[in-house]
Amino acid sequence: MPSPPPSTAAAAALQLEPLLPHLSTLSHYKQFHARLHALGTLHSYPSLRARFLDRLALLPHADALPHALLLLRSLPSPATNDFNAALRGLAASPHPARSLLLLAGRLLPAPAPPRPRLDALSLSFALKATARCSDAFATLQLHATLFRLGVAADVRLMTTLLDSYAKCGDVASARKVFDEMPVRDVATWNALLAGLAQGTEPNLALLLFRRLAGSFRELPPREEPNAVTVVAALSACAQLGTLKDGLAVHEFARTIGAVDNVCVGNALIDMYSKCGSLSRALEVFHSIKLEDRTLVSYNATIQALSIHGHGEDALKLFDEMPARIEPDEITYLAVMGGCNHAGLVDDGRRVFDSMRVPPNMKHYGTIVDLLGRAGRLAEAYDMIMSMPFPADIVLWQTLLGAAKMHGNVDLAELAATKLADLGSNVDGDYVLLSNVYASKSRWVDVGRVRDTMRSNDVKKVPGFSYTEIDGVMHKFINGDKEHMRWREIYRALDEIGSRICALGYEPETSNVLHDIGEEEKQYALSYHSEKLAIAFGLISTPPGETIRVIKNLRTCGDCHVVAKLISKAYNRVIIIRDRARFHRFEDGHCSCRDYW
DNA sequence: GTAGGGTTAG
Repeated sequence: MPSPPPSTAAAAALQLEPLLPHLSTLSHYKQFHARLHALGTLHSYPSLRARFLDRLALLPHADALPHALLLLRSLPSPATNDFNAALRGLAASPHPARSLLLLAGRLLPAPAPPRPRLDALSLSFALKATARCSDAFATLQLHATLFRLGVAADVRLMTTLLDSYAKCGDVASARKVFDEMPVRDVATWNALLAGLAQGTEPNLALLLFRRLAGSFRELPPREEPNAVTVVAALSACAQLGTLKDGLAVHEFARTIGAVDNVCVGNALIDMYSKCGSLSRALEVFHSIKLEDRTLVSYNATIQALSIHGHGEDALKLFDEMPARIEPDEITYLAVMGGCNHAGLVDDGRRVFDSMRVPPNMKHYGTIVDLLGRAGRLAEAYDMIMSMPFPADIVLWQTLLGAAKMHGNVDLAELAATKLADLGSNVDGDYVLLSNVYASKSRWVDVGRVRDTMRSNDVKKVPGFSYTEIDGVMHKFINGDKEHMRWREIYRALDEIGSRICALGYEPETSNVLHDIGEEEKQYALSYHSEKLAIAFGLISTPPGETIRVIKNLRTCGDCHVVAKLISKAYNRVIIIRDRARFHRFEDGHCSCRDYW
């Protein structure tokens, strides 16, 4: 098609440019594209074209990105900016790895047009993609590319690189990039802090935060901690469950005036909830102005109510969500989890049936648990069968747990078979199956399970608990004698045993594999990590003080009974945060009402 | 003009 003379094209570009920020629907974009094309501006005004392409590629519509790619492919010689627009769109799409294909020239038509020169932006977008797909090797390759092309390694690009390494789980490389950077700013610090906090190093993250917060007045302005720093630090506190640290970070947030930031508010809700203070979490939620609350504010608060056993309140808050905020998959998971922990079976089922987003594996997991615990095993099984995708290991473990709870041998065997098919080989599965047989006195089958365990080299998931005394974390593993004061702790457990026996305690040994004698079973139970932690708390804190314990797995039935009795016999409030929720023991009762 | 760091999940 012949292009209009340049003067006309320039006039057209001038006329089109102001429209660009107002395009909203895909149809607008298509019309704009047609006019760019008809007026000859597509080729004579590459900057307008690139800005158009950039916006189109990021438009949240399933056909927008393909259309942008089509346009890119139609260009005889795309410019760096055109290329970057597509890279950015692909990196932010549900298939970020495709931006790496484009980078390699694989998405361009054959014979490929000359690929434009790459710049810092190209690499920045590609690094975003490798971070999103956790591809550590691709990150490393881009790092090499960056040197090979001699792209200026400025603070922004290097921060992106650092962040990408951290998000791919390669914290060592992230630190190395950090150490070698000649100039850093607050985003650099934050990327490292968040990398440590979200990886497996929340303790290191807190150390780093304390260093930053302790010296923040001496830092150059561009390195001063800000709201993002606070959010990352709060996430470390939430993981660790250390209320003391969380309170200190909150105080720091006030110092730097970051508390009005809604993300800080949301992170505070989560931190307080996971550190055991539901009241403080709710206080923060209510302090956020109604119009400032986001979906995350509601999700975090509903989740807080759920893990503290307040299912009714979680449902109420869910119903009260303002119309401007659409619940997402996390909202549904949180509110159904709340129903599950509070035994609100019909409410949970109703929420599930009313979901306005497609349920994922976790939603099915929660609803199967909910139905299974309530003894509605057929319904739970039908739920699994009705799923549009195959059930995973956790889901079959959930069903197995329910089958054990209600003594259903057939369902337990079925779940165990599925688990074996899926390659699960953890001790808990076998213990549950064996206990179903034991509950029906099927000792031959019990023996068979034990033999399978021996021949399969079963993995034991180690249970551990920790408790904080005077600012120091003490960690306990089942039956361990590593602690400096282990003799005192074991002596205390003996004393606890006799005091709670007087209150009618009988060891609940059905949670132990039936391949050992009754006495050994009791022994295996009495030194569960949470019991060691509680005993240590009892002997190292003054009478009446609350004992707080965090456990990596779910609390076992026997420990639950024991914690209730200790709370009565010693007049102590005991709070255990397990994998799924909080248990608050007081005067012989638990906040979960024995349903969890 | 175009880039970096953040909170919710069985």
